[in-house]
Amino acid sequence: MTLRQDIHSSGIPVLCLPCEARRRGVCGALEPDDLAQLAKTSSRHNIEPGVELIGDAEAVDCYSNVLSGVVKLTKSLSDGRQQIVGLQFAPDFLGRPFKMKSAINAEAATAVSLCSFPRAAIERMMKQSPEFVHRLLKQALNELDEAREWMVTLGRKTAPEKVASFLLMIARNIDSNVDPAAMSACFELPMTRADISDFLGITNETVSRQLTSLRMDGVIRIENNRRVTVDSMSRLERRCGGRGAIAV
Amino acid sequence: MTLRQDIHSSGIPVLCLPCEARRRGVCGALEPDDLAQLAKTSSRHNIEPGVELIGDAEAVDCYSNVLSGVVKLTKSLSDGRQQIVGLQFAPDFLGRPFKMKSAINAEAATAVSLCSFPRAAIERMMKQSPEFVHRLLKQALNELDEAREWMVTLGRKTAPEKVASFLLMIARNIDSNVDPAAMSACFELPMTRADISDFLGITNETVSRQLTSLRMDGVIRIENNRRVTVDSMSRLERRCGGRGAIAV
DNA sequence: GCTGAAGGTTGATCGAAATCAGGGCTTAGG
DNA sequence: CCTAAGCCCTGATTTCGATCAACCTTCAGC
Repeated sequence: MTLRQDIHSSGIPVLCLPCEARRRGVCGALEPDDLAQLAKTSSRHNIEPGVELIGDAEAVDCYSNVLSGVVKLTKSLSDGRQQIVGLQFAPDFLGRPFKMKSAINAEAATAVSLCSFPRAAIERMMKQSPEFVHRLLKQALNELDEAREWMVTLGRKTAPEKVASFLLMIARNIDSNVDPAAMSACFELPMTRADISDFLGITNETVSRQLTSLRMDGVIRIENNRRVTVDSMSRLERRCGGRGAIAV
Repeated sequence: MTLRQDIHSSGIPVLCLPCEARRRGVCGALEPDDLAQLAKTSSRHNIEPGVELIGDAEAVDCYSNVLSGVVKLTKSLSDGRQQIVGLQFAPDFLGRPFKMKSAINAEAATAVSLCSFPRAAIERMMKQSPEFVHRLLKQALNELDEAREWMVTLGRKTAPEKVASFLLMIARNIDSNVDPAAMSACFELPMTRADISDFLGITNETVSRQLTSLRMDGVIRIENNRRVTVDSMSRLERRCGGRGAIAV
């Protein structure tokens, strides 16, 4: 059992060594012992685009770290109208503590890889590691900030501003050739026009028209319907409506 | 010092005895000793409607329990467009851990009474009481659920549905003559038409028209512009669009 | 009393985005 | 090869809610 030996000698499970969740995600809160304990219960999954996660047999009663790809969280009205209420990128933590049935659906927007844990293992960890709960709180508050940011977009921005804001958000979240304050960016849209419209509360026709408009004006270039190049981020930012929120 | 004696004999500070925050809010997580320690740093404030809380001198660097009234959380775009991104009722906890400057403004929508704590006291309590952090996490997740619920309303509901949904939300949150599954309800609107429009992402004219429409159809009655009576909650619910979200 | 401001309602008009409809491109499968 | 299904784009038309405007009520201050 040289593997086990290695695990114990390094203190950190080998699987976790290169993991983003350990560096920037919730696992970063754990001591090597706790991490080892949690890692024993973990399992990796690769999910195809379009597959439901919550409600799906293999993922029920699980919490997961998103290791790569994009997961969309959606809510629906009974007549079929749908709204995407969140996007999770690596190394976000997926799952809703304290609640058996969340009224939210999760679906892989792109190909996604997950590191999943049984519900019980996470709940045990919440009991034994205050630092872990602390980290969950931080993530929840970040998601809350993001949700509120999008409420402004949904409620008060025009269609052109919504689409520009969406592109900006994606550029900043997805691994792309962007250093934070870069001039330009190039990335793959993680979702279809229909998904984008469900995210922005508009129709896919309108998304299409606004993308065309941005392309015509030279703000972006699009290849293969998915690959977007932004030459000047500041030009894109100027299309997002009032420059962010104003703190008092 | 009979007062101090009383405090120590009961274990719970007298001020906290009748407090909703101790029963249902974050203080409910605290042991008597911790509660006493926190209570020593607390101060009560009564705030007039329309007063800014965050950014206001007396409230800066504070966390507060909302004891009564309604606080609105808003975000603004630089051109003046505004969106209300949350409403806090008693006994919600007000304040943003881990962040000095939140890009959110808080304002008393009605007369509000607060129980405020210095930032340092709350942060100390977060270090020494895991149960307290646990409770903060629960509240954050509840707020996240509410925010996402409203994203559906903002993005996918029509103006009539938005107004009906708003009334339903208020009826369920404000102390009113409503038992949870009551047939009817009667309550005071905690905000102006302009505020409601900022909450729903529509104009105040549209809010006014929809309220009139609901009144004409006999779904609600309105006195003094503020006092609303709903005779049949189920009729109101039917006006809210698709009946809530569908879990998988 | 008068005056002005703030909040609310209502009507007329306009415009942004939804809806309806058609067509192109790519991909999978027979 | 052809066909069908997805996904995307674009044009024509319609519609919902914004905008513009007028007016009412209440209330505070002179």
